[in-house]
Amino acid sequence: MPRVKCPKCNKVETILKSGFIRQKQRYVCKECNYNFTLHHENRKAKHQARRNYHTTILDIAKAMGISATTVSRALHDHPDISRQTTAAIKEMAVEMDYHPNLLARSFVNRKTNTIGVIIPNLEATFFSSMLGGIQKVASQSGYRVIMCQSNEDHQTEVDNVHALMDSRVDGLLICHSMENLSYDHIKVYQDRGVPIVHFYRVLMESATSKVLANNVEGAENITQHLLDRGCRRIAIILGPNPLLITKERLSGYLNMLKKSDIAPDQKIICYTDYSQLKVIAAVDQLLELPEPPDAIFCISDRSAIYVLKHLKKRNIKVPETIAVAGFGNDLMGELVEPGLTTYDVQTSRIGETAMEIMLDQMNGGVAYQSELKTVSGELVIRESSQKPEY
Amino acid sequence: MPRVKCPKCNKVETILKSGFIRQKQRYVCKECNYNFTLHHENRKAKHQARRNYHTTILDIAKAMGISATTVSRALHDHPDISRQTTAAIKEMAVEMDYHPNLLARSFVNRKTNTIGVIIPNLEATFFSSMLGGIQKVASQSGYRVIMCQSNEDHQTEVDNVHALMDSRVDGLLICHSMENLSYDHIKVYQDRGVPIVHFYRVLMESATSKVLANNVEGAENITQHLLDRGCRRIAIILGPNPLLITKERLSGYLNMLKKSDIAPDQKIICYTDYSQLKVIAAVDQLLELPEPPDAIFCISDRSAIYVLKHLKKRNIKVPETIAVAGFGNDLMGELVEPGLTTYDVQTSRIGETAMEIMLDQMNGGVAYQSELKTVSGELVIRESSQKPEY
DNA sequence: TTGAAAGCGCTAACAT
DNA sequence: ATGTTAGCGCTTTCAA
Repeated sequence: MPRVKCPKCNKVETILKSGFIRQKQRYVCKECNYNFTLHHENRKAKHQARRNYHTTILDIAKAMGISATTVSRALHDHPDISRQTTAAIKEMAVEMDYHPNLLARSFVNRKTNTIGVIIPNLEATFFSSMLGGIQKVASQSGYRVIMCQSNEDHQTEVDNVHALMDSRVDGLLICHSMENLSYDHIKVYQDRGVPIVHFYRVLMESATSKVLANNVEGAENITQHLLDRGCRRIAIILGPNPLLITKERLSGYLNMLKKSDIAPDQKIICYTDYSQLKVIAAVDQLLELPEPPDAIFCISDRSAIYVLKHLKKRNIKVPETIAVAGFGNDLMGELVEPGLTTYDVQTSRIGETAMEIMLDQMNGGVAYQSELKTVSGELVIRESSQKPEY
Repeated sequence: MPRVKCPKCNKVETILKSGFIRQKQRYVCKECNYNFTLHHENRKAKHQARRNYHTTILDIAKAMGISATTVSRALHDHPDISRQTTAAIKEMAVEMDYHPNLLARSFVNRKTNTIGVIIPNLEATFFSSMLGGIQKVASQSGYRVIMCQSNEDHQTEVDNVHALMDSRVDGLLICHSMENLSYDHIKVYQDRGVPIVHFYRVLMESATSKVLANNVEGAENITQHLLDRGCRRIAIILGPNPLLITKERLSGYLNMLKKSDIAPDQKIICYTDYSQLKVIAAVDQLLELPEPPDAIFCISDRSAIYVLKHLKKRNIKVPETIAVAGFGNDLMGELVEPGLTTYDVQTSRIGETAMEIMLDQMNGGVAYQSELKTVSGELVIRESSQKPEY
């Protein structure tokens, strides 16, 4: 049971209750004949005086005439502390509006319960949606999320990594900037044992865990769907050449062509930087071909929408003359006319999965050190690829 | 100048350099005849042994035979420390790969350089874009951002506020959940002097700084634009009744009607919950009116797009029969057919402004305590409201 | 110009 | 079941 200590002579056994004053228990020390109320009464005065004052466990301890250790343990439901003491302490904590100083706690525990996330930006819906997924799982498991944007800039990304590490995040989730040059900045920390998970954009060389959209399967699904619809000459509009995403989606496309015994034609395999200008140029080039394509598969919804608009402008019917498909299942694809066939990559799920692996890694240790997980999505068929007459 | 101390007799003046071994300066103490290299050589061994070891200022101090205080001061460019010492210490810091423990620093300084942000979710582009703006300004000024989603749930929001405050964020940026019940959870901290800035969704009763889209002006612009286009019977599709945003946009609408001597008609002022179902129902009701509207102004782009789709389905020509306008300038409005006339609220700018006010408040103190700032956007005119024949 | 020492709030050995 | 003590890494008087 919590005991009250005399503020004057520091004795415990000598205290008697001496009635109430302003709804507060008043005590008297029979030894030194000192009248007083509980310490946190005094504290309240201080509180008024000093701005920004926070109750500490020591305040509680003093107020109850017990030690800080006991308070700390009680608040953590340590089995050593008796039920009554624990209850009394918790009650007092509420009464005194105690909030733990998480900073101090993190400092001594060497654990911040915070994970750092680096993403290229927050304007693109798929990034923010992945972040949303991460945040959701994180908060469910009691982790806070510190977030940085690299703005697709490598140096910013490097700086962010260091900043997050200096803040002692418990783990790092990172989606590389496009112009990623190396992963040295990450390797240092990885070697130190900081859990790191890559997502969406990934360097295969790194020995970290990785979460990817199922790019190959997605591209296969789209391609097969177009083939099923009767398309034989399917153009593909890709992103920048060296990117993993470009490679994977291209390989999915090639897989399905091969399966249908269609020889790939370099003339209808176009690399772009995703910009509207380059995409439209690619389309124009395709249309000028002696054998123009009967379908265009863009590996990004955004590009696909540029294509749709451009084809409409050139009075080419979609899907009758040329079918169009995208990749990603951006919200826009639903609203555009015709609705865009695409592959739903489940961005939010990617974020959730990344955070789940992070949790595994933080708990399970080395076991899951270098997992590669792909999140499968599903085909979303809309008007841009449907040929109603079949 | 940094001096080297003998690890054995702790003297400084007795040390002589004694050549190099493995590229490291070797010393000898002429008093005790003790040969040694710099302490961080030993440290390296420790480093290998103990996982997760970080160099501290004390390590640097020991390695150089000076005190931690001096190291600390040098790293902060304290004028008391001589140029040479400072330079030498900084060099050593780099060599030993010193990174300050921000946790410890925050702990003693009672300043985390971190601000907390609470937003309803990350799926809606305008929220993530505001977060982007916040993050941008924050990182420019050396602040980190901890982010939480309330999922439009009041209790989650309350929990988030406490969690962030327990982490001792230096300030709080909050966009309330829709079903906001009170702001007691915030007032406590505000009274303690924590800088708090509300943005986008705001409670006017709170005495905090606020950043808002210029809802009145935006609605005025849209309404006036529709009037200019010759519309006389402009319906408005609103959000939930009690929301500030609803009220403000409605009042902008009413202002302009009044200015044109058009009496508002309750029958064409519709409240919805923004859901597709309710919005479509509202449209149907409008169309059944003896005098159907010649324009529909939706105070959200999302709703406007539902309207566009529905009108198309019902074979009503936009803008010829009914003009349509939205609010917000969501990306989708550009891609939809016809392109949606709307008001660009500059979400990113709202976030930036909120963070700027936060910075002011953290620096300037009470001066800016309860500022209300509105971020003006601009009219974006697209096909959904253009009557080409005029 | 530099150092010694105390302390921030909390936790965890190690007593008792 | 509870208390004592030391220490986490850093900053900051105060002293020299």
